[in-house]
Amino acid sequence: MKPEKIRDFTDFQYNVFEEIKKIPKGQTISYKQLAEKIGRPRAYRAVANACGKNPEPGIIPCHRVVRSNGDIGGYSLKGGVNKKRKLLKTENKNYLG
DNA sequence: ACGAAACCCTGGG
DNA sequence: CCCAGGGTTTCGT
Repeated sequence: MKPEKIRDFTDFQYNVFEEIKKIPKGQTISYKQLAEKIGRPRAYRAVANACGKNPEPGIIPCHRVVRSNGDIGGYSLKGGVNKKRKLLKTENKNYLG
């Protein structure tokens, strides 16, 4: 059956979003790094999904989350990776795009 | 460098 | 209850 939904997202996602929101401006981390932060180093997949769900767009800077290699990865929100690159460039000029 | 498999979570039928 | 997907990651060749 479906898991108990706290709000629009589960406990797992809640932790993910909290960590993402804690990401300092101009700073980017990988999905795996974030997964480790929430205590699920093997849940890098779910982390990416959580961002994809993004229950609160604009509040969750999922664009700050990139691949382990530092690559942009992707972007589910409007604008696509194009918007994501722009945001990363704006926040972190040192970002390699 | 490229290709394929793995692992964890969520949503729909 | 069962199946499939996803913005990744890692190993093997």
